[in-house]
Amino acid sequence: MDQAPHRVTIREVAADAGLSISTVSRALTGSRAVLPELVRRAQDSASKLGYRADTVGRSLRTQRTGTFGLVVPDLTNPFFPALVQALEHAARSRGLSILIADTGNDPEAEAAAMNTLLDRRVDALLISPVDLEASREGLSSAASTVPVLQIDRVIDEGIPFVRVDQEAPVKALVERMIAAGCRHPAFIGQDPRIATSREREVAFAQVMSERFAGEPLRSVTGGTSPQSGRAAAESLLSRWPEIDGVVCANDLIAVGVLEHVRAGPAAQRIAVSGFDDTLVAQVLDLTSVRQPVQQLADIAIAAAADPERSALLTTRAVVASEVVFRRSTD
Amino acid sequence: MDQAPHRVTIREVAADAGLSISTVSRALTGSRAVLPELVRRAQDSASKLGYRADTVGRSLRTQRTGTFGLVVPDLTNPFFPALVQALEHAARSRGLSILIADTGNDPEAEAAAMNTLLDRRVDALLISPVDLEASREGLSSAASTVPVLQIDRVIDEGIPFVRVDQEAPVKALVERMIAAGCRHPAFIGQDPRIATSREREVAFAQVMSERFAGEPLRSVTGGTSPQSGRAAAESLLSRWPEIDGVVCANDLIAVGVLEHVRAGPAAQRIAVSGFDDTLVAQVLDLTSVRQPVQQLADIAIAAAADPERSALLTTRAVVASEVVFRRSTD
DNA sequence: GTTTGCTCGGCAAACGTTTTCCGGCTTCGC
DNA sequence: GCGAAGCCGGAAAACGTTTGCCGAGCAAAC
Repeated sequence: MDQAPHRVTIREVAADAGLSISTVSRALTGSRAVLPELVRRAQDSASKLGYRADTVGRSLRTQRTGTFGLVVPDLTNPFFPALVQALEHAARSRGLSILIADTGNDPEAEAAAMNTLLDRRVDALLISPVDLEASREGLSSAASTVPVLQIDRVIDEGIPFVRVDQEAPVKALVERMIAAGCRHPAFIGQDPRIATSREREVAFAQVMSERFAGEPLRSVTGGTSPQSGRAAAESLLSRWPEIDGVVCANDLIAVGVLEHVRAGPAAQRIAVSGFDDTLVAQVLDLTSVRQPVQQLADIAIAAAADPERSALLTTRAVVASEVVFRRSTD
Repeated sequence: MDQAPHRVTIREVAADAGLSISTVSRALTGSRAVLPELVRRAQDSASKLGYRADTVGRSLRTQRTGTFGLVVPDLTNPFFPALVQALEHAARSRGLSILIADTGNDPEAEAAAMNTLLDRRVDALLISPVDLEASREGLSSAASTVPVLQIDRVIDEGIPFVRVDQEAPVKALVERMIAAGCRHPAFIGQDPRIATSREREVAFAQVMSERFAGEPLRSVTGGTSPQSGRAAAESLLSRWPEIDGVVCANDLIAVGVLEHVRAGPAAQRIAVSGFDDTLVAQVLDLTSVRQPVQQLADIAIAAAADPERSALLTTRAVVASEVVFRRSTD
């Protein structure tokens, strides 16, 4: 109906209140002292006319947009929606907004998305980089323009980050499997160019060399899906039939492994664990590692919201995760 | 390292190219003819200096931000990440960006989020409203300020929308259950204030009255989670033990129902179906309705991206979904 | 009583871009 | 050969806000 609703500007508020634009601005933002009486008049006029400051005009002047760019590799992976949700809530509670980009695991799309976000003059860039190698260049070039914070996946130690410790949970998982009788644990990772998966893989190798020195390292990597998990399980088991435990870098992979295992001979008992503690893990009684998403988000937004950029430029946080033991590792 | 990298402005490009600002602007955007030679000079200088037009300045002048606000009720529900992903890709392929807000199913948070987005001067607002009643006012007030498009959930027929037909799939599900021998189908909905769930509920009642006239209508509503699905199944079955089929408004609910059913006596065969065809549905062999997320997104973005606002202001699209039959309804 | 200093309102500049308007030049038709 | 009509470059205004600066008023200090 209303073709041109016409947003009311600060100019009209000033006119209505009989004040100058500057006084209205100061009265409403509180950026400088204004006589209480005038503040009241400004506020009255503002609410009477339904004035809401235009962020575009403000941004142009202040050179801050109150907006963060958030770049995630794949919303299809349930870990990321949880992260996005936590970040968005934390941001909105401070009046900040989030521009989202899903790169579909493609480094080129990632680079393009970062540029788009930079053009939009985001105050900071929060990113879970796609690829340990291919994302590096784009990341550091962005970092020279705007504060950048790596979330969860860190590929460049020189750039601020908030990450999750991967070593402790992997170790706890292996120990648990050993306690349950496993003697030949194996590992199935995602693409090794994914930072977190690579760290889990390395942690596994580390634990294995401590607890099973001399044993072969039974470890493969593949895609991030039940299908590839299933395929990996098959090839792993045909190569090393003695395997009696599988640590998976991801719940989705673990689902595929479980399918394969539960379809096999009932006598064959193989422990399985995943990562991220997603819905399927709960449904399938799968032991998994719960990521401290809320903590990641709180730290990230607290850093990114810092008016001085100092917090953002120095953040190097590592938070702990928690293993949720279930029937799949009994 | 670089404390103040200093973004290069069009002014500097103009100086470098020995042209006026206006000419550079026109050369780079192509908004008016410029001599080829000068275009080249402008482009050379621009890329030499690494110039990228500042969207904030541009937005202030053009009154368009190239940004959409996207308001979703809950990213924890796997349907929405899929939708967000599809929307974001469609948007980015046209150089447009998305400001996201997750309202956590709270109408007040929703209203607040909409205001924040309006202040950011989004070109359009894409929203899946939380509540059939409580969201109405905020929605129509927003609609008087900016083009609004309801996605998936529609609560106000007077405002443009892109929705999915709910009647056909519900009907197909019931028919399938009947064909499999069911004589007493029941329905479990989400909160009835959720538009889509309500439509599914109504469609179910409709089909039942056609196929089982005189029979009692076995239908309850509850939360959106396996837990509440399980609880609903229990109360439903204790009240009507004859129930032999359950249409659920959502995969999460269906998961709870399945748990309850599969834990019961093996002889008791109860067909179960869900909605959204999420990962768990595939894993648990659950019949489900696959939502045409891609289509929703394409239509929505095509409408929202229309430079004239006409498309956006008239869109009333209904797309069809597809039932994926699996073991749970055999 | 004069000076100093503080408080606070208003003018105007600035943020980076697009676009209207002006005017000089060229081209074309008659 | 002259007028009309394009083409296209540049100056300047405009988008909506914040903020540096000025100066008026007033209190305090000496």
